[in-house]
Amino acid sequence: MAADFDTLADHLREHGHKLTQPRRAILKTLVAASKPLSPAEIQARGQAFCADLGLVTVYRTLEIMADVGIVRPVHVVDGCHGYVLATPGHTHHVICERCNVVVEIAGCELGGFLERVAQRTGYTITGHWLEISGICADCQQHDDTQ
Amino acid sequence: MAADFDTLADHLREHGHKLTQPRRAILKTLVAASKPLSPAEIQARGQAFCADLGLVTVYRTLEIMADVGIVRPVHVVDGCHGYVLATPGHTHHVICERCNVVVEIAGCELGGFLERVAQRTGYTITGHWLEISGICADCQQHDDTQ
DNA sequence: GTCTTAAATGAAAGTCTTTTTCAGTTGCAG
DNA sequence: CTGCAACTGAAAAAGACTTTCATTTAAGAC
Repeated sequence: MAADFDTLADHLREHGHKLTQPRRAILKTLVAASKPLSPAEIQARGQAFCADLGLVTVYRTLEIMADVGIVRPVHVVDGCHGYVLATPGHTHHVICERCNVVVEIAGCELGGFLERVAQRTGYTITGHWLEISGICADCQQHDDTQ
Repeated sequence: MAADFDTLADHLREHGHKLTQPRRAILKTLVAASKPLSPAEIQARGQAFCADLGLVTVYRTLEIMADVGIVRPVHVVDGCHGYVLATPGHTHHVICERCNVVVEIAGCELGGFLERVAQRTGYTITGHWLEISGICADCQQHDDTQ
C-alpha cells in the first residue's frame, strides 16, 4: 500500500475538508493497520492518537473519506463494514481468512469477462466488486509447524 | 433460476431440518422473488403464506438455508444483507442498480486470474466473491423513453 | 498574531437491525 | 397415535448506526 499519511491528508484538504485532530487520528490508525478495521476498532486504536475520539466522528469521517476515495469499505462473507485504505485506481483485495491481513492487487483483468457478461445478460455493466479470500504465506507456515 | 420449491424443500430435509410452515413460507417467498430481499422484506412477503411469520424465524431460517446452500447472501456497496436463492454450483450475480433484479451467471471464468493472484501474493486462494452491478435491459429502455 | 466563521466535534438520545431467552407448539420417526 | 427433539413467536436485550444540539476548532481574512 503506497499510501503515506501526508499524501492522504492533502487529498482530504483538496476536497475542502478540514484536517482536524480526530481525522488525523483516524488516518494514522488506518495507515498503521494491515487489515480491515470496523468503526469500533478504529475508534479504539485511534484513541492512542486522540484521546477522546468519538465513535460518531469515526462514522462521519469514514463516510467523507470513502467519498473522497481515501478509504474503501470491505464486505466479507461473514461480516460487513470493515474499512481499509484505498490506493488510487481500481484494485481488488485478497484477505487472509486466518489473520485478516489484506493485500491489494493493482490492475484489473476482468475486462474481457465483463464484456461477455454484458453480451449474455443484456445488462450495461457499471461496476463490480471482487474480493478474494485465502491464506497468507505467514499463516500457511504456522500451519506447517503445528 | 432453475430452482423449484420441491427440490429446495427436499434439500432442507436431506440435511436433517424439518419442513415447517414458516420455512415453507420463506422458501416460497424467495422462489417468487426476482431480487435480493432483506430479512424484513422476507417476513412481510412471507406473511402471505404464513400469517404470523416472525422476524426471528426469518433470521434463523436464512442462516440454516445459507448453511445448506439454498440461499446466498448478497452484499451490495450501499447496503448489506440481501438474500437470494442460490442455484447449485459456483455462480456470480449481476444486480441491476435501478430495480435490483438479479441475474445469475453460471460458471466462473476467473480460474486463470486467481492463479496469477496466488503466484503474485503467496496466498493460497480459498474462495472469492464477485458481484457485478449494471443496468438491466428493461431499465435501459425506460431511460430511453424518458 | 488574532479574529471570524463555517465546519467539525462529543455526548446523549433515538432508531433500526440482529441476537438471546424462554415457554409453548409442531413436524415426524417409531 | 404418541413422544420428543426441533422449532416457533414474543419479549427483552444487545449492538450498530444516525440524529440532534451546544460547544470547540481549523483555517482563511485581516
